[in-house]
Order: sequence, then structure tokens, then C-alpha cells
Amino acid sequence: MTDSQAKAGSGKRERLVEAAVRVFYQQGVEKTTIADIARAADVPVGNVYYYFKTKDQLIEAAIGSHARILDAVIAASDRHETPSGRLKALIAGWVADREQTVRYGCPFGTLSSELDKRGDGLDTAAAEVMRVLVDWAERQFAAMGRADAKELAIAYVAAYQGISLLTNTFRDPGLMVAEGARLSRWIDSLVS
Amino acid sequence: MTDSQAKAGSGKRERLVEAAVRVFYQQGVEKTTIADIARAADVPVGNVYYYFKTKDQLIEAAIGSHARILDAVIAASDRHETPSGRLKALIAGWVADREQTVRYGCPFGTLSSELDKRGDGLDTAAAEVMRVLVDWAERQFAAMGRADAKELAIAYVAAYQGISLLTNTFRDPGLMVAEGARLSRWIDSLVS
DNA sequence: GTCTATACCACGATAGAC
DNA sequence: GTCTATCGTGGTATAGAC
Repeated sequence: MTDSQAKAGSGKRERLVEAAVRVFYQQGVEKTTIADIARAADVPVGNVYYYFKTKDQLIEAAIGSHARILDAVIAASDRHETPSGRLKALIAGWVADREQTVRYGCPFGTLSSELDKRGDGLDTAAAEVMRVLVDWAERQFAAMGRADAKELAIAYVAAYQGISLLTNTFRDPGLMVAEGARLSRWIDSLVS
Repeated sequence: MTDSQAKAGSGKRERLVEAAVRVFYQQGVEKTTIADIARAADVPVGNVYYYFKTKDQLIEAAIGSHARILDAVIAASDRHETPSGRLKALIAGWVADREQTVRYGCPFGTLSSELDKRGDGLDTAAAEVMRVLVDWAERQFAAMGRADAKELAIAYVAAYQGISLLTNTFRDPGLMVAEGARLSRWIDSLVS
């Protein structure tokens, strides 16, 4: 994109993607209309179609945004020297975000779950993002010397997804706190 | 309901509820239309409204159906003498159902997750059903002499919900098999 | 109780003026 | 590149004949 185009857009594209991520998360993909996203981004409804020809393209952009957020979270965990410290750092982040989990669940898990029932090919793109998290966790468990790193990585991510669903269902942030502590103890117990 | 009314209905109400449970599970609540359910139940579209005045009432009936299924699953576990045997029996059932989990996720978890973003009050009804499962699990862990039965019950259900989401996202039944085995070993390790 | 026809509305998407 | 007006589709729900 040239400078002039970037200036002309005034960051509308970015605003639309941010709004899409937020509104999809809060209302669900299926319930969200293009008008909802336009309003949240403060962009006239008809103008959305200049940037995204279909709702599916907006969903795709939202998945890409989640991928970048995950990359940043994983990169930030690098300041911890040990793999167990990095695994626990992500857990601490999840616990810190518990109030929004109470309201809407896991930002990516709920999206992934919904896309699976949508029929278009977007579920594959969502799976690739989830794969990045699982593979990262597997590398951490492997660095801890665990031969069953693959299985542990799945259990780690599943525990987070599951407790997010229950935290949301029961509207109880305490569930995330208790399970986060339990998972951290579990990781400590695996250190050889 | 009198006999004559039951006869006149020819079980249409029951067929509609069964169809609703199935189609909501496979397509998601939001994507499913009244016409979809009518077709699946082999009932004329307009006739649905004689039994259920709104889509919400159909959802409510579907939640009730899930509650009855859960009651039956829990009752069936009673043939196992030990609490750990009962907890493992449910896990075995989840593993046995892995192929449908690969396609559509956990029948009740996906519903609960979706209802939470719907705005109406149905999420509360879903939470009550989930509560039945958690409370049952808590009683089993308590019978095993665990003081932290409440926390373990949450972890148990969360593990199932989480692995269901990942099994569905990655379309890999093997994930459910491996995690089921891991959870069973975990429960054995808790037996005093 | 059963079913058809249809009212009514909301949504995704487009056409075209500016 | 921006925005309005609108088209077409498909959904919930109802009216009313049978």
C-alpha cells in the first residue's frame, strides 16, 4: 500500500478489523451484522464493502488479528528463562483476563468453536492459529525433558479452553483463578 | 395431557424436540432455522408454531432434553461400585462418542457456549444443566476422600470441555483417546 | 389440530451519485 | 475513496382456510 492510500484510508481498515474482533467476540459471529461492525468502527455501513467484499473476508481478517495477538503473547513470554516459567506466564495472563472470560469466554476458543459450524473454510484457518499455541507449548514441555510433550501440550491448551468455557458458563472468575493455580502447580511438578 | 391429545399429536412434539437437539448440535443454534427443524422432524413448517410459539421455546425444550440425557448417563454410572469407577465410566463414554465430537464438538458445551452470546435468559438454564454434572463429579471426588473435591470436579469437567473443543478444531479423534487415558490415570492416582 | 399463504422485517450486498 | 439508497433473499411469526 502506498502512503497516499494509507492516508486516504485514515486507518479505516484497521479500525474495521479491530471492531470486528471485538464485536465477534462479544456477540458471536453469527449474530453480528456488518452494520454492527461499521457502527463499532465508526464507519458508514455502505463503506465497509470498499474494504471487505464479504462478511467472510471480515472474519478472515479477524482470525489474522488473533494470530498476531498470539504471536505477541508468545514473544513476550521469552523474557522468562525457563520453559516452565514461560508456560506459567501464559497461564498468569489468562487468569489476569478472567473478567472478560466471565463475560464472553476465551476470545479465540469461542470463535474457533463457532467457525466450525459455519460451513465455509474458515475453520481451517482458525485451526492453524490454535496449532501455533499447541506447538509452542509442546516445545516448552520438550525443553523440560518430557517425552510426552505432545500429549501434555494438548492437555495444557485443553485445560485453558475448558476452564474458559466453565468460567463463562457459571459467570465465576474464581474458577479461572483456582484452575490457574492448579495448572501452575502441575507444571512445577513436571520439572525434572 | 390427555390420551386424545397425545394421540392427535402423534408424537410430533417429541419429534420436534429430538430434531431440534440434533440440528442445533450439527449446525449451531444461530444458523438453524425453524424450517430446518421442521424438515428434520418431518413436520410442516407452519405447524411448528402450534407446538412452540417461538424459536426460544424450542431451544428451551432442547436444553431440557440434554438435562434428561445427562440424568440417564449419570444414573447408568451407578452400576460401578467405586466413585473412581463412575468418573472413569463417563470418560469412557466421552471417548466412545469421539467421532461425533470430531465433527461437532461436545453436544452440550457447544450449545452452552452459543447460548451465552444470545442475550436471552437461556444461558442460565444451560448453566443449571452443567451444574448437575459438576455437582455429581464433586460428590464422587468427595467420596474418594478428597477435601478439594470442588476444585477437582471443575478440573474434570473443564478437561472434557477443552479436549472436546480441540478434538473438534483439529478434527482428530486421537486427541480424545489420549486425553481420556490421561484423565483415567489421573483419577487412579487420586485413589487413597 | 393441521397446513398454506403471506405479512413483515432484517440482513448481505450492490448501484451509482458525489 | 466515500456514502446513500435500495434490491433481493431468507428468516420469524401470524392469519386463517380446512
